[in-house]
Amino acid sequence: MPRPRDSAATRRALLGAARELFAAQGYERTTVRAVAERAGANQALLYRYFGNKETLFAEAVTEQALAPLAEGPPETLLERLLAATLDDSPGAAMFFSVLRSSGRSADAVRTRLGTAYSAAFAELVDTDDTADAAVRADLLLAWLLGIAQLRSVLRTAPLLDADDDVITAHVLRAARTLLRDAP
Amino acid sequence: MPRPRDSAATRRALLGAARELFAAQGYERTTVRAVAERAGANQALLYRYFGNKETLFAEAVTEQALAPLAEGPPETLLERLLAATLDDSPGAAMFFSVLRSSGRSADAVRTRLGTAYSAAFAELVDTDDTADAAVRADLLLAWLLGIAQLRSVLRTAPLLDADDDVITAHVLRAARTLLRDAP
DNA sequence: ATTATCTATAGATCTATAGATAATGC
DNA sequence: ATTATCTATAGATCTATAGATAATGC
Repeated sequence: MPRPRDSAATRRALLGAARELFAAQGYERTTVRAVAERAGANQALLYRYFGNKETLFAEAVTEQALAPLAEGPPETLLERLLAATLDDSPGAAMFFSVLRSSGRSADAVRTRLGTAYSAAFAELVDTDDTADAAVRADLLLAWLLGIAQLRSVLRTAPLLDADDDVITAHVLRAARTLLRDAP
Repeated sequence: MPRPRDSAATRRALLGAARELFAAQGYERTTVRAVAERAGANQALLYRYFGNKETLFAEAVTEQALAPLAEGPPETLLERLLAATLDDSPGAAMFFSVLRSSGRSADAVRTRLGTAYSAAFAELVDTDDTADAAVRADLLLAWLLGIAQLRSVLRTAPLLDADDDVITAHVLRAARTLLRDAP
């Protein structure tokens, strides 16, 4: 039995399925076939609506990956992003998926996201040296990326079993040292 | 003109080529075809000597990825691993490649490496609570992983342009806070 | 008539194997 | 005779496209 004729709904379904799979597996391990199947749509429709896999990736991912930035003031960005990382919420998963993924079109998305998050973290650094602030901001970003990745990859790690509050407390404590100007 | 008949040399060449490619690209993006080509060996020989891609991965990677652990006392492990990460030396690249890679056989290698490094870092933590020490050790590991990955992926990032000493100083300062028992 | 959906398949990979060829060692 | 190397290809993907089918809207 064919899918009901509703191009908008089909498009949304494809984007939704793409988001789930790209977030969970990254760009390369996700196949267009799997996306279409998960969306309950024909594979050819994916190409009709998005042209190719990279465009689908960019459209599916960009908005949601930028969401954590807009959901609160920069001062709480670290806490929010850490919390999102620890409970595997879509925004954070999306964001780290982009950072992990490769490919020409993913590059554009990645650069855009990296720049936006770097700039937001750089505001939190307690220094007048903007180059140094950028370094520390990226170190913080790297930490969150590493935490997300280690959790998703080393399934039996302490990072998965530990209480989120414990992890959060440790990271925030060390992050304060990183952001605060050296004595 | 055929390759000289030297099975030991061919095996070594395949392992060497595999190390370079797995370190640079990870497990999945590295093809056996590319490994054989880089080694100047016939693709079929790779299967004769290693049976399959996953076994090649395990043999190529394990020893070198464990090397940084044995090259000095635990107290200097962080400095050494960080230095190796920043100058893209093979040991560190190997190690992070394993952490990124997936696949059934990579799992075994990954678990082994993760356990070994976690344990080494846990010794550095200033606490009697072993579960908490494990969490902090893994947070440190995650940080190094994130730094390595962000550098390899966000090509224009401050993390690449910055002076290694600056990065090292920031990380060590924050890491001391992480390892030291909370006040 | 337009357009959403579907069938079928091209063409380019990738891992892996069967079996031929040719160099070495007894 | 053994064994290292090579040729050739099977079989399973994957992305992407051409063009048929069928439902909607005028």
